[in-house]
Amino acid sequence: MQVTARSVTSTARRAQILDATIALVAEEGFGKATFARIAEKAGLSSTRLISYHFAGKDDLVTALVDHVITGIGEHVGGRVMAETTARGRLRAYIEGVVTYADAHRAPMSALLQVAMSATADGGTSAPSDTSHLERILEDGQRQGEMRDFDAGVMATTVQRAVEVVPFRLQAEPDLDCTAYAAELIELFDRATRADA
Amino acid sequence: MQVTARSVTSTARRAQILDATIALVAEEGFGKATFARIAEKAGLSSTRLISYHFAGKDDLVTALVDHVITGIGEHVGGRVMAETTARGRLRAYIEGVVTYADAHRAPMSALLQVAMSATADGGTSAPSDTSHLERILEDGQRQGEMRDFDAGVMATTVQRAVEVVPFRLQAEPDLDCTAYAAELIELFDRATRADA
Amino acid sequence: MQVTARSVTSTARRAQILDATIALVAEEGFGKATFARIAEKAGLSSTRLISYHFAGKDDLVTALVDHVITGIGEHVGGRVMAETTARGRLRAYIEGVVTYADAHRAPMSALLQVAMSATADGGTSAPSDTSHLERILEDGQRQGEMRDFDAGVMATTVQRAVEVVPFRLQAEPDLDCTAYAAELIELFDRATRADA
Amino acid sequence: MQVTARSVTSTARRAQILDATIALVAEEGFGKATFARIAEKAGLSSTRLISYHFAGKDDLVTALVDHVITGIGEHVGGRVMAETTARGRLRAYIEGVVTYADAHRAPMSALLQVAMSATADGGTSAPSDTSHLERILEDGQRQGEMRDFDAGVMATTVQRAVEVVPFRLQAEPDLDCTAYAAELIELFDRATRADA
DNA sequence: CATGAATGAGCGTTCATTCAT
DNA sequence: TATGAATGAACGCTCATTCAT
Repeated sequence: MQVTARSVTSTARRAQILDATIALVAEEGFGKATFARIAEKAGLSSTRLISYHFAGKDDLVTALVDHVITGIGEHVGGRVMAETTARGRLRAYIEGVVTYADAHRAPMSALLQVAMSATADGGTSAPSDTSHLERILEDGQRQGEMRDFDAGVMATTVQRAVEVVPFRLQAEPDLDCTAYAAELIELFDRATRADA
Repeated sequence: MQVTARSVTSTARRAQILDATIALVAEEGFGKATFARIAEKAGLSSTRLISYHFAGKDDLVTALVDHVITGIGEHVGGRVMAETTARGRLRAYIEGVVTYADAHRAPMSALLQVAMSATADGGTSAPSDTSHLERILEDGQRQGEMRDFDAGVMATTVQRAVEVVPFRLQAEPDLDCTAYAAELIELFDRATRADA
Repeated sequence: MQVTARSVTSTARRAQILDATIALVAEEGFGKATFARIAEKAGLSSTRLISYHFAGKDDLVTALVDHVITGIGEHVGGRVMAETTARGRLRAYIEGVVTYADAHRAPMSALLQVAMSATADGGTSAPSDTSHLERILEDGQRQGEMRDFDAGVMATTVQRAVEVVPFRLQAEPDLDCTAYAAELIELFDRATRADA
Repeated sequence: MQVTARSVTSTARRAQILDATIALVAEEGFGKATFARIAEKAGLSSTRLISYHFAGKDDLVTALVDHVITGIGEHVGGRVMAETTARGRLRAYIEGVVTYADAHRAPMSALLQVAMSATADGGTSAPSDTSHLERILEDGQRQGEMRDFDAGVMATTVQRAVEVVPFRLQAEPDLDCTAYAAELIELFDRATRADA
């Protein structure tokens, strides 16, 4: 069992700062997420409070990413594992990520903007981890449910397809995500399933 | 018809600055593309020359985007129009963009990094224009070559699928783009074609 | 007579903080000796404990200086007083300080770095107290053991000569301090003694 | 022949900034020599001008050290070389440095404060270069003018003796440097000369 | 006696841009 | 057409210190 080394107050302050950062990044982009603006958004007296609770900007960003990814994992992981077939798992993954993006717009948007900015700054492309998706697809191929394709290419394409949803939601807040997910599910089912 | 008032010297200088910017963004990311670094890369004595030839950073970025998109359009447009069927045009589009990304890595990488940074800074998502793809897909549906799907979702998914190639090339410079294109072509042909 | 109101626990804590500060200054310089680093070195949970036991940074530094100077005084004072001639006392002083610097490297180094930083920050030169040395030299002149020279200049020069040892020890940890002291003793004996 | 790569204006501005820095360090210590204060002292509109003309604080400090050391070298070097004996050269060196410290108080004081602060910050002792002094002393020993002593110890002691003058001048602006130099000359002549 | 939390001022540095030739 | 010089705002971060418990 894990024992938290952080006090209650500290945890609350960190959450407050994290929430403000997520909201800010989602609304105005990562480029505008300076300590000054975060402090303002969170209602802090000075930026010093951020430096106090996080080792630096990198630490804050890392915490943000961890926080959001944990949330997604909890939402999507269960749904995927509840399925017994590879085609079912792929369907559950797509539906899970899209509905999460719909229900938690700010965190999802923030996560992707942070990932993009990391790519832009360092020059090193930091694409999303697709190993879990590849495993599902390779399982499907082994079980004969899915045809023979390059699992890496397919996984990347699926991931890119679901990751675009937050950006479309920003432009079209009333986007029907249920329908969007259904379209993607049909698309990738046809693209992956074994010939009859 | 509009005649540009730009002299030969000016045009050459603009091209020199643009090329340096493209190379810099492709190599080190948009975040590192400051006027100082661009001037250094282009061998200019001071950043003043950039401000002189471009109205500002926005203007420089806009010029970069226009320049690269024009190049892509020339490469891809012809190939697409040479095809007579919608399925053929979709295939030509995918193959065209992927081979362009392979043959012109720096401009393509720069373009996408700029697009990403614009999204990150302004908060306004600026997704790629997919209207041309949508038109191809809707044609295919009208002609009965393609099944009934949401053309917007499909177009976005195709576009996202091809746009990832520059990032994968950065991580894997020896990536087999011909095979990658073939995988995507098969993927989206299955996803879009009408049932037999 | 003044009785200190400090408890045993408080005294121990002060010593712990002082020792950590001395070690830190000796190893990394006064500039790196921030409250945060001292707390880390001493194994304290927060910097608050330092502020609690010392009125402020000035007080901490003053305590450090007093502590080290007392130690030197105990080491050197006895040796000097054991001598009966001025020449003997000068010899004992030089040997005492140099051997102390050799045996107690951290405190001696810390003391001098603190003195230097005080000079650098305030602009007020705070040279070491040389009145004890001057008294020895003037005694020697009165007794005819030493020639006629400016006792202030000579005292300052002796003091500067012995104070450099900690810095040379930092660069050359294997420096032969016994030989170094012998060289200085011969040097200043020749410089001060009365002509035969 | 050396061609200066710096423009007249730039050289003048650098000198202006350097002079202000020297004065500031001499008067208030290196710790107070922030960009803000230097800009104020030099009458600059913003600290940005300092960053513009110097690559950073390190560069500014390096330029200061080079500038002052060059000045000392010009003053002392000629006097030393004009002497033909080792004893004469040692005398000229001591007299040269002390009179320079008297005539150019601010630069000399600034130089030493900078050296001290470098020691304090990095923990690495950066003692003055004494190789030139050692060479004079070893020459004297070879020629039989000087007795057998450790040239390194003697050189360090001489250097420390002359370097203290700026600090004493700060406490005692009316100090008689001519007399001070004469005392040191007699002191080190006795300490070094061969027995009759 | 001890401590986590909070604070505002200040640091060097970077930025795109404008001024004056 | 070109250029060196200059600019002020903003950046993340560190500092010794104080508050409340």
